[in-house]
Amino acid sequence: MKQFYITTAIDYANGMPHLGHAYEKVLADVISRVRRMRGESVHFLTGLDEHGQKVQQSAERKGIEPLVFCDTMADAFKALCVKLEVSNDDYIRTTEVRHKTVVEKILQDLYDQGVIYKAKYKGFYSARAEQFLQEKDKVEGAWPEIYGEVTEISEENYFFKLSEHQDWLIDYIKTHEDFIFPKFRAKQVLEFLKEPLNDLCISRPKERLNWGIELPFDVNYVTYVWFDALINYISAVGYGSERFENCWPVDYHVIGKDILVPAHAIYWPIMLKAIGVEMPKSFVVHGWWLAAGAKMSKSTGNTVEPLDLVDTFGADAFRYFLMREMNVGQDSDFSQELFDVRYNVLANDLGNLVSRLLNMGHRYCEGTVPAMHVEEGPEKELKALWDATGPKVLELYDGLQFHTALEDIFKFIAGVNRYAEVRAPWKLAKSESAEDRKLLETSLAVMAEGLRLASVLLAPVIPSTSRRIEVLLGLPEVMAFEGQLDWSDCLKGNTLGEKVILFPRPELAKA
RNA sequence: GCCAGGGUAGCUCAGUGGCAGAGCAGAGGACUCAUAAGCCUUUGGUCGGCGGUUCGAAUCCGCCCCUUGGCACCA
Repeated sequence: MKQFYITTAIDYANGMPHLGHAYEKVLADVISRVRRMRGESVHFLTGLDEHGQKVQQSAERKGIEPLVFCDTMADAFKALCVKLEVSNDDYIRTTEVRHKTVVEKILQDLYDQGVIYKAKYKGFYSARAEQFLQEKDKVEGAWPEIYGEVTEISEENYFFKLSEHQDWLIDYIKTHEDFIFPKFRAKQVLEFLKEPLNDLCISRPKERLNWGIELPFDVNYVTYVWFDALINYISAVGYGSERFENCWPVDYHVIGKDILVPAHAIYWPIMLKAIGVEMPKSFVVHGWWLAAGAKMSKSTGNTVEPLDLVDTFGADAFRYFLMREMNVGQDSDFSQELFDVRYNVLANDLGNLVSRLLNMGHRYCEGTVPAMHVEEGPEKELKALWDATGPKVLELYDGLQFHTALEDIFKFIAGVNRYAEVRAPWKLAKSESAEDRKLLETSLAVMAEGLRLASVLLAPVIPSTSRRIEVLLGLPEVMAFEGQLDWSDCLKGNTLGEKVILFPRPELAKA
């Protein structure tokens, strides 16, 4: 059976991990976890793009070999995955043999087909910046000082034929509505395709760049960027072998909006078409985090490094914030204040509810989940809220609407808190009557069940916390939604765990 | 300039033809199991502007304004 295959873009090894990297991984991870809980076999890939001029330069500045430099970067990015509880099944580095052999094979095949050809490329080159410049780099018609002397040079390079695929690609995008999410991004691609495509330069002479994969048909060149980086999506899953059929076509390429056009929506489909491989099913194009008020916080010395929040508040709180705050595809603001608001919800609504239940469970029921004896108005009302919440959240998850899904889950959690106020078990506990005793037991059982259900739904977003709640409720690990989202009395007789604070106040968290 | 996103309560945003919504912030209250948490009540909006379609428009159409981003062999 084909696996659900999902990728992130591979990160560029030149810079250290930041919020954007973290978000993309968490987003892909949450999607992966939803699929796994839906019973699918998932293959989740992320990785590192290690070739190129900037990496070469960074290594030179440090006086080390490029690969040694990349090793340290790979360690840093892998550590980020671990820190964020990202459940990737594989990690591809473009310096690995398994990747290079595929890149070389594809280049050679396309060269043999005549789809890659050699031609002269003419352009303005800045020796100081070591790069070709474009017209748009000009300021008021002149090259800015930072480029130093700019000369028009011509250079022989290899090109990949794009233009003959233009009509086909336009048609494909128009007829495959799910190809690009959100849909408005497809319009931008089509807009881009209104202009004729130029062929893509895919090589650099070794005098200018030697940290790359050598062209199999010309030792004087290395391949450049796209024919290296994009191919990771198929090299990592064994392109050319039987294993490949198990994963491809990829279900989701999760990428940032900056690399949709032209790389992923144009170059990549055409490359795949040229080598006779099926199209990806869908691109998930996310927006950016905007550091609102960044200047202000810098000047006041209160700069927040987003990833530090993971150390202070934990991976789950961080993941919850990312998923709750951002509408996938749109941009979002990031600030400490916004984070604090979301954290308070976790602590006050969810964490505190756990505290209430555990405390009363131990105090009134000897640490055991009692039976539900009655089902009256308050119970029916909460159950009805659950019946509306569960299926809706799954639907929202499937539609990548994580922000609204979380909103709905927390409306349900608020419903459980409201239920507790209505039944007020702490009052019932003072009564001697047998009826009140039954109500007391029912109310705690209902609260426990509400927590169980919420925790199952939350598992893809805050996996550790969900697991902790399950343990506190005396449950084995929940691996799937199937059979776990029905209101039941399955907790009856379970032993409750010792009281614990799931989301401590920040000042306590630091202590 | 062209293209796209956004413009709804003090803040962050849901809401695609049927009485303007949520959370947070603000105000008041009852309670006490709980992380000074939770619960109840409540203040607060010309839905960017103008025109049009419609019995009815935040929603559909046109024009305009503000804002963010993109505009190719750049990673």
